[in-house]
Amino acid sequence: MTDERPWVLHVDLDQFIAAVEILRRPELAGLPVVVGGRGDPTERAVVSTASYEAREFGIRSGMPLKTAVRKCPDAVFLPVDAPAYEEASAAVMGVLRGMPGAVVEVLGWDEAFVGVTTEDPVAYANSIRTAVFEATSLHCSVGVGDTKVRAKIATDFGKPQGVYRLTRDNWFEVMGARPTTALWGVGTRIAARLASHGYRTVEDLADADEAVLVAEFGPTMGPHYGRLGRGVSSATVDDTPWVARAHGRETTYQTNLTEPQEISAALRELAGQVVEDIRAEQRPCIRVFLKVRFAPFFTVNRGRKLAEPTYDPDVIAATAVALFTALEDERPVRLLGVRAEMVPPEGGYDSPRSTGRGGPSAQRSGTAGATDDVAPKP
DNA sequence: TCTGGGGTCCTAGGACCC
DNA sequence: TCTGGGGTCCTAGGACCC
Repeated sequence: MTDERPWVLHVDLDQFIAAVEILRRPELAGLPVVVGGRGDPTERAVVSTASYEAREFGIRSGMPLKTAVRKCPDAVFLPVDAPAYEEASAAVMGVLRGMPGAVVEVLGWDEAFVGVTTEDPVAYANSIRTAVFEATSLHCSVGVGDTKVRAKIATDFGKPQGVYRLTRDNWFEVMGARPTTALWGVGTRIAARLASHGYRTVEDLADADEAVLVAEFGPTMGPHYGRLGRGVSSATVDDTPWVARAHGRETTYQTNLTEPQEISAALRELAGQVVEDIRAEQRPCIRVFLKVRFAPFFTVNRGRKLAEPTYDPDVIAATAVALFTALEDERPVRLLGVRAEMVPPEGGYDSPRSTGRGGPSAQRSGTAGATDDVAPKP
């Protein structure tokens, strides 16, 4: 007589980027290490990952390197080396796929959902941590949940090098009093709109009037936020390989651009890089998006559908320039980006998949376990 | 303090067709 | 004279995540 049930595990590598750098430069172990941009803290760039030692100085992901160096002048600053992280990531994902009975859904370089049926999910989570460390020398934390949202959030409580279990039984006990921003998919903007209706905590949101949520956020997002408050989401881990919808390139300029000529030259450069990426996918561009960040800090996005699919960088660049011109904005430019939406693959996209995002389509993509059953609140 | 670079998805509203 | 709905395509804009 066993009690085998399906579980969602969320595996997240600890200080992944910094850890990969320290592995190949062991003399950095124990030092404050900051990885970001080109590794020059005098440039316009932000922190990708700070080691735990650097975090003790208050350095966080997303913080400008200039701020980080002020907080810890003695920190070691390293450039981002994407190929190295991709290689380490592939090794980790390979270990996960080799776990008995595991279904693996990759979310990013350093995280994945693992679906497994077991009677002891915490023991299974620990066996993942051991296997990953033995194969790669990288530490990870694992969240154990009965839904994806609960597993994802649980991981934070397990960090570093730990396992944490979050289910319908302890959801409100652990999460109920926390602000709505503690939820995966609720940022400061949504939290402010929720607060305008008096919904400030996870428990407030769980008990929210659905009609109010629908009026505020629409028929899809409104109920989605309500479910999020209860920790309810899909529990189906889907290993269908992710297929990109688009590829883009963007650059922040160390000095702002002002001349139309240098702006079109920059857009041409970005268009050329984008074409390399979409050629590799063998799917031509059907829509061009332009992203502009004007100084001091104001961002706009504009898109335009093309008359026909193309790989021609001149067409893409010309479209981007036309979108820029249509803005009729004379302010200096600090960032430009060009993004190419590609023709969908034969037969369309397999299942609407999202990376780096716990949106409602990720929730909808499976209903197993997506019931509204939650334990009574304490 | 001064805010990267890579993505995805949702909503609203206008245009157009039947 | 006044005025349908439903569907699709497109653009603008907003939000979130790693």
